[in-house]
Amino acid sequence: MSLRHALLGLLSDEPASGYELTRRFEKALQRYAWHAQHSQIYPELTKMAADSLVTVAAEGARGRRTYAITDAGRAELRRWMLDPPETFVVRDEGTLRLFLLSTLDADDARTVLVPLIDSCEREIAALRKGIADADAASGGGLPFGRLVAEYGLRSFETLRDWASWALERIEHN
Amino acid sequence: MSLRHALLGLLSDEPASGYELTRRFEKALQRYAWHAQHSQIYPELTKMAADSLVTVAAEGARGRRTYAITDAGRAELRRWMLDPPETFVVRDEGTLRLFLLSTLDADDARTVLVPLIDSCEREIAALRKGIADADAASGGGLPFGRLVAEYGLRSFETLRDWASWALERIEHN
DNA sequence: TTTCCCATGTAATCAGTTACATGATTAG
DNA sequence: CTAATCATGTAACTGATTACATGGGAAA
Repeated sequence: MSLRHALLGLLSDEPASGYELTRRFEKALQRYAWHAQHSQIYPELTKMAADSLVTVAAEGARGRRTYAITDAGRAELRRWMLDPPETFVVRDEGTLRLFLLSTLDADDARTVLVPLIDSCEREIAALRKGIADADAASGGGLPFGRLVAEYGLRSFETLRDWASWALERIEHN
Repeated sequence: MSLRHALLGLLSDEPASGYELTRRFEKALQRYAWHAQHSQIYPELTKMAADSLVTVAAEGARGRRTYAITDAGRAELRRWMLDPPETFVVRDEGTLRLFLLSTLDADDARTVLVPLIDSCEREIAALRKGIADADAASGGGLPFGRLVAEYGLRSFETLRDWASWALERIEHN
């Protein structure tokens, strides 16, 4: 039930509506950590409110409901962070595709790897820029998202380097 | 429907029974790429046989059925590899937990990061050993699994380094 | 002879996706 | 006035988990 913990995590920063949480999912978690759509987020928030992990802090225009995390919600989030399940479930189509590279011949593998390296370069450039801007704005503090950006940057650099290495190994075989 | 492609990928190496595919999932894909259990694998193989992506190559003792990939199965796998969907779905509890580190205070973050760094070290050592053994056995060839092992090694090194960096940033804030 | 591993399956439930459905507000 | 975005939801379906269920073969 990680959707629940992802939502608690986002709400622990600040209260938000289902709509905002959907946006933040897209921006912050979707790419690396967890994927969810509004059609799953709205009902889950309702359930979490029933379980007293969140409360409706405000109701605004157009039926907008702002949810805030409760103490019980914070406790549950902390519990999950400190006492994690021993097996983490992973489902990652991109990584699966990399793992199945060995089913392709050299030509096809090149067709996969070359664009992959390019897209890594673009991601890396974008993340570097985002990090530089954030560091300048915060003056050396550690804002929410800085750890994540660094993780993304390093992961993409690693992926790019691995893909280059794999390309070379494949060419010379 | 990535389970299907994961199974095609494993079968493109060699024919296998549902039981063997379950083992191979655990060994090769579970940790990084895709998770599936026997209760999902068996019905999926039946469906794939109905769709002519695999065939029952042999029936053995205890109701054992060995599945082999068909030409249609290979074509479908290749199609998926070369023409991927533009958005890859990711669901990764471990990464989610890292992303939510910023919800913890410095003490709690340390409690998460220190064991994480340790477990990375253990993984790295095990992967290095596996790679060295495989390289010695294959004499410089590129056996199935070598790319994957390298990817795992580099990913864990990156995770370890990031976690160390994060620990330092957190301590000094 | 009993314990462990091999081997396959189904049923009930839960999680997640896709498609449908509605309507208010804001900016141009 | 009209297009884009804000904003929330439900229904039908598919994917995935958990628990149940069964039994053969091998080794100790």
